Amino acid sequence: MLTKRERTRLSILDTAAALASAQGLESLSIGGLATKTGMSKSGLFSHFGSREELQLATVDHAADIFAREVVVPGRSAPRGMARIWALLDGFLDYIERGVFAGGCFFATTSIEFKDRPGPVRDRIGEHVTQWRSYIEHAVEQAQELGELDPEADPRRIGFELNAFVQSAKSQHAFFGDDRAFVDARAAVRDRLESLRAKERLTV
Amino acid sequence: MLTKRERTRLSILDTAAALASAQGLESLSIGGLATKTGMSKSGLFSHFGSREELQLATVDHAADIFAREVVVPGRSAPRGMARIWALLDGFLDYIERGVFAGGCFFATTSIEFKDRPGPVRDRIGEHVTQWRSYIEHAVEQAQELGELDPEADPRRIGFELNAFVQSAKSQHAFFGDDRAFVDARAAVRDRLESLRAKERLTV
DNA sequence: CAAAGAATAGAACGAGCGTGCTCTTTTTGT
DNA sequence: ACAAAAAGAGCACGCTCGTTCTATTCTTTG
Repeated sequence: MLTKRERTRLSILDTAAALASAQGLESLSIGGLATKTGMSKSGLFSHFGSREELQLATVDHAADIFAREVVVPGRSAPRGMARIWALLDGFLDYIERGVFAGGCFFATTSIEFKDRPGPVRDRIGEHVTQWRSYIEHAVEQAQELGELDPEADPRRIGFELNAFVQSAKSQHAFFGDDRAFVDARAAVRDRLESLRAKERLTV
Repeated sequence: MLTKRERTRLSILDTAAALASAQGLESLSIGGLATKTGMSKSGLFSHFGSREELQLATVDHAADIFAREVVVPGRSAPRGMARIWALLDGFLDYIERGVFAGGCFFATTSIEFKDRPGPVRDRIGEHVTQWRSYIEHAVEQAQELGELDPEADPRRIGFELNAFVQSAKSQHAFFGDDRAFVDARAAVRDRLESLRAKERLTV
């Protein structure tokens, strides 16, 4: 069983991640978070020791949630086309389910910290890079299995597919527009089909 | 000729837009902006009357710059495929040229204000919507001219094309990765080609 | 060139921020 | 059940923020 400290800490981080996904990590004030969780400023503060440590812990906590909600389910799908689709569809699903109050934690924070050098920025970058590499790797596997055009550049395919889902996320976050999900799924499906068809012709 | 007030105001807004494109509109502090422009807090403040007015003026000023740098040149290209390309290529060009210090003003601020209701959010939304509608309209014109598959949904094509350039911008902003521009231009060109070819087959 | 008016500086305010400190309450191990 | 230890509350600090007020310095115009 977790100690009280750990339980409290996790509950704080849940609130922090939800709040930061909406308003950004810089808007995370110790006082505001304390009010939201029903604690005193100093009581909450003692869990982290500094504001920056709180931000880092929040980033890592959000990454855990993202892994649990998107990456793990996606990777349990069979290799190849199925897994590519599972990752991207799973991503859109996680946005639609509203796992984070403000849409996508890493969308908000990666833009927020793009020009703020430091450990927080670095940590965010690691997680974003990892996501991109998951997609790229899934594309490579599909090529190895002969399901996807071997001539295609995995990085570029990854770029395009990720662009669709990220763009849907942005559009939904700002305008609340659900058609973005329809557009994104259709765009991903069409793009994958075009890459599969090409291979069939050459076989 | 412009009055001194207007000249000073414009110079402040240039600095403000550059700063906000990097750090966001909420990080625009009166004091910081005063230091950056070599003015006193109160002297600068008197140009706007409130922080929110400063933010609104900054948004509009950034929109003026965007129009001058991207929209006007793009619209001067001949209708049809050429104009679609001019708009998207011009957008990428404007990011590459570093017109705004922090990449793209509206990318930063639209995410920042997605969950902050109020006049600033509304103003940002207007400009973003306008950009999307320019692209969509250019696609429709290409269809009318018979250059682009009339079966295609202009909104979805607009979504896809915009997704490519926006994604390149994000990737460049955070990672400084110039390959994103290569990927994005290739993705846009391929997508436009695929829509042109389809039409040729049916003619 | 002087008077009128616009533009800016300087100081001060109340509020909220991150962060230490000390004291009290709650949890834990025996 | 009780002592030891952990967790949290309450308060105070120096700082920066947006904003206001008053005084001073520039521009413009007759």
